[in-house]
Formats: sequence, C-alpha cells, structure tokens
Amino acid sequence: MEKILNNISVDCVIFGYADDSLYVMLTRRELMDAKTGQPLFTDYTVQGHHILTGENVDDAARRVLKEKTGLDNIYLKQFHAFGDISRIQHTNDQLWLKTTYPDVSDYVLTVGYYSLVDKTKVNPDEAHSFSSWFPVAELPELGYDHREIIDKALEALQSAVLKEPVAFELLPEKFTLLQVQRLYEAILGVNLDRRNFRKKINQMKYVIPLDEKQNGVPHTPAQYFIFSWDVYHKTKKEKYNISF
Amino acid sequence: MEKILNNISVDCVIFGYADDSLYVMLTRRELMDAKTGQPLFTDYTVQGHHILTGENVDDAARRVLKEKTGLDNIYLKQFHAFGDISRIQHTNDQLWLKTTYPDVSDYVLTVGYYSLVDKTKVNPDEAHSFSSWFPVAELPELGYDHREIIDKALEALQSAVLKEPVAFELLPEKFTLLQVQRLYEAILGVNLDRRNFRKKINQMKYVIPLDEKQNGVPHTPAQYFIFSWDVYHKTKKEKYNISF
DNA sequence: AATATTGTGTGTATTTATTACACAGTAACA
DNA sequence: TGTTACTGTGTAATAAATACACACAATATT
Repeated sequence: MEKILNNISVDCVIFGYADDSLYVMLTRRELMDAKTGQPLFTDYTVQGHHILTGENVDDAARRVLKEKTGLDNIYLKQFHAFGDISRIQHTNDQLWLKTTYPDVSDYVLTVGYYSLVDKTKVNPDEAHSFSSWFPVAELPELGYDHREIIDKALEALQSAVLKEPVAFELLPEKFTLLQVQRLYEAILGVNLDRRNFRKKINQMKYVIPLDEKQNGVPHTPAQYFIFSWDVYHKTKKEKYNISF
Repeated sequence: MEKILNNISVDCVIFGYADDSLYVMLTRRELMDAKTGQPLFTDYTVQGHHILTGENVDDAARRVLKEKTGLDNIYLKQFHAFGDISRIQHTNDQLWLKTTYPDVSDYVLTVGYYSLVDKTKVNPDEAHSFSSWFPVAELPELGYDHREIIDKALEALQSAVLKEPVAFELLPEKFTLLQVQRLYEAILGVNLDRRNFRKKINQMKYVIPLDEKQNGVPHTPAQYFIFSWDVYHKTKKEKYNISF
C-alpha cells in the first residue's frame, strides 16, 4: 500500500522552450473562503508532490514530471534540497496546507529538480488543468519558497549548459546552428555573436553536419546537424582550468 | 523538546588538508555479536545525523561539522540529496540500524554536504573517538551508500574550486603561491605546471602580494599574498563560455 | 668551509581561444 | 520586383594556454 511521506517532497521546475524563449510551468493555487466563496488569495507554485513509501526520490521527480507533462525519458536533474523550517510558514502557505492537506507535517524538506522540455510537445490536455506557462522573466506571485527554488534551478541550468552539452537534449534530432544559438540565448538570457558561436560549435567534433538542408523556409536553407553522445564521450578530456 | 526526524538526515563529507594531501574524516562502525563478543563487521561511514525538529537542514549540517571537528564558520556546501530506497538496505546496514537505532525509519533521505578544513586545526580530542582521517585515494570499506556520497562530494569540490575561489578559504590569511598550487593539486589530483600556475594566480587582482616574505625556511623565502573577497566581488564578471 | 637540499623567481615561443565586426546570397512571399 | 529573414563566410587583434630551463637564496649537513 503506497502512502505519502508527509515530510519529504520533490519539486520540479519544468522549463519549457518555444518561440526562442524560456518558460516555467506553474500551477495556480487559489484558496476560497468557505463562507463567502471569495478567493482569499491566488498565487502559483511549481509542480511538486510528496514522495511515496517505497519510492526513490528520483522516481518521485520523474512521476511528477510525467503527470504534468506526459513526458518520459526527459532530462531531469536534481539541483538542491530545500530544508529551512521557514519555507512553508507564511500565512498563505499555512492556510492552504491546513485546509487542503491537513495531514502534511509542519516541516517539509523538498528536493528540487529541473527539467528542460519542448514546450510545444507538452499537450495542454495532459497538463494539469490549473497549470500554465510563464516566461522566466515575468513570474507571477509564488507560494512557499518557490521563487528561491526557481532562481536556483535557473542558475543550475545555466551552469549546466555551459559545462555539458545538455542543451542538445532538447533540440530535435536534426537541428540548425541557429536553433542551437537561440536555445543558448534563451537559457542564458544574453545575446551571442552569431559568427563566433558558429565557430565554437563547428569545432565540436560531436556536432556533425548532415548532407541535408532545410526545406520550405523563406531564406537560404540552413544545413542540418546531429549531436553524437557517442563521439562526445569518446573524445572528451578532463579540463583543469581555473576560471573565476 | 527536540526530537530527531527519523527519515531525514544530513551527511558531512569532511575533507581535511595537510601535508599537501587531501583526507576524508570517517567514523568506524563496528557491530559486536551479543553472544560471542566478536565483531560481526567493521566498516566506516562519513559523519551524519538525523535532523532535529525545528532545525534547518543547513543548521543540522553545521551542527554535525561542529561536533566532529570543533570548527565553526567553515566552508560547508550542500551538494546532493540521496534518496534511493536501497541506500540503507544492505545486510550490515540493516543489522546496525536494528541493533543501534531501532527507531530509525526504513527509508532515510540524506542531504549531503562537504566541507574543507585544515586538518591540522582539528583537535583530535574534539573529534569523535572513533573518527579518523583517510587519504581520499585509499578509502576503507564504507557503509550505506557512503562510497557514492564521497565520490560525488569530491566531484562537487573539484568543480567548485575551478569555478570559484573557495580553495582560498582553507589557506592561512597569508600564503605563498606554492601553497595555493599544492592545495589545488591535492584537490584535483593532478600536477600543475608551476610557472603557468603562478602566471594564472598573478593575473588575479584579488590575490594581493604583501611586502612580507617567509622567514626561517631553508630556501629562498617566498613572498606572501592575501586573498581579497572584496576585490573579487567588485571585479568579477559573468562569463558565458561554453566549454565541454 | 664546502656542498646538498629545497623551493623561489623569472620569460619566451607556440598554439589555441576569444572577441569584434560586414557583406553577398538565397528562398519564400507579397 | 522588392521585402523579409536568415545563411554562410574571414580576418585582425587580443588574450589565454601550454611547454619548457636556469640562476639564486636560505638552511642543513658534512
């Protein structure tokens, strides 16, 4: 019999990419006054859930991601555990918990994960009815410590894409160099020089040009590339460069 | 009244530096057969403890570090949460828990922290009687999933010292360039070219030469330097260099 | 007094990476 | 036929990474 552990949860910061922009999936939280039927407050949270008995914490995160996006086998990475006693102590959070989840403990440690999904592949029907996408730069009011969680998730994602080719996980199998650049720009929040960026990517042996070009685009068709994890793993070297 | 939370703990991987080498502090775990008085097994674990009610998880880690080393205000960083159901399921671990901590839950999520201390400043009297230092390259048999925890802690430390000047936290206020180099070599486990390393450090404006030299050393006395976090923070720039 | 030991301080040539920057061309569409 | 939007390309300047050798100073050893 699966029960929830009332003091351990996971929270998934689901980054969605589309239209050259980065979004976060958030769930609306609205508490109604029992008497008047008026909303007491409205805010948003990232997707989370308590872990179940007998469940690995990584599996709990995958479960939440699957529930909210319908997606499996997606890049999903733990980035930090949040365990301050104050994290669920604000008035709205206490009200919400007491009325909605009376069994939850006073103290909940949550393990934060982020993932990076193709926003266009998340079927709105599969997403939870109260969930929607917000541009990372324009977040609404957030519950609990979820502002901190999202900030830290974004920092972790930004570090990750500079150090490992995880961004390629998100691109279609065949992609153009502009697609790679736009993705990096969306994640990092900066503009990158096109020619220098292409030079950089071109020197990566594991980004392999195909004999195939775009079709039906209203401009010079771009060459397609594929990413090879195989070549990547076979050719990568340890680097010991101090850079701060 | 402070109680322990029986399903959440912290584990501190305490790295100690001395003699140009990196060590890990481990605690001996020996279970005796109640009848024969013979040891059933002996192994080692990193220092951990369950968190207490009303305690921030970061504070729990600080508490453990203080208990085991007597040290306060030391670089201590959370690096990963470990929450697989199998992590305390091995025979020795179950035997140990059932006889020693019967109240502990079947499932314990642990939050891993690492710290970096001056091994020579850890007073052996203050250290737990069963604790001792092991070179990172020669670890004994480890309990639970502590091999994985230590491996991941070391990777996190290695990444951290390349990206941020945290290694300087460990050096004495006044240090020589060779001391910096030896510390990096110990943490990274590689040899670095002396002239290139000095060139690198010398270009850092926040590593400031003093008008003071070593004394009583059996070779040319080296110049002392200090590290300035102030200058560091004032001069640091965001970098967006892809490097993998 | 001589010598061994151990670490200090210094420079250059080569290669590689980073940065800043401009123009001609192609496919679709209006 | 022009407009739009993106492709593909190169160079000069600067900065960083790498590989590598010798003279010197302070102490300890004989």
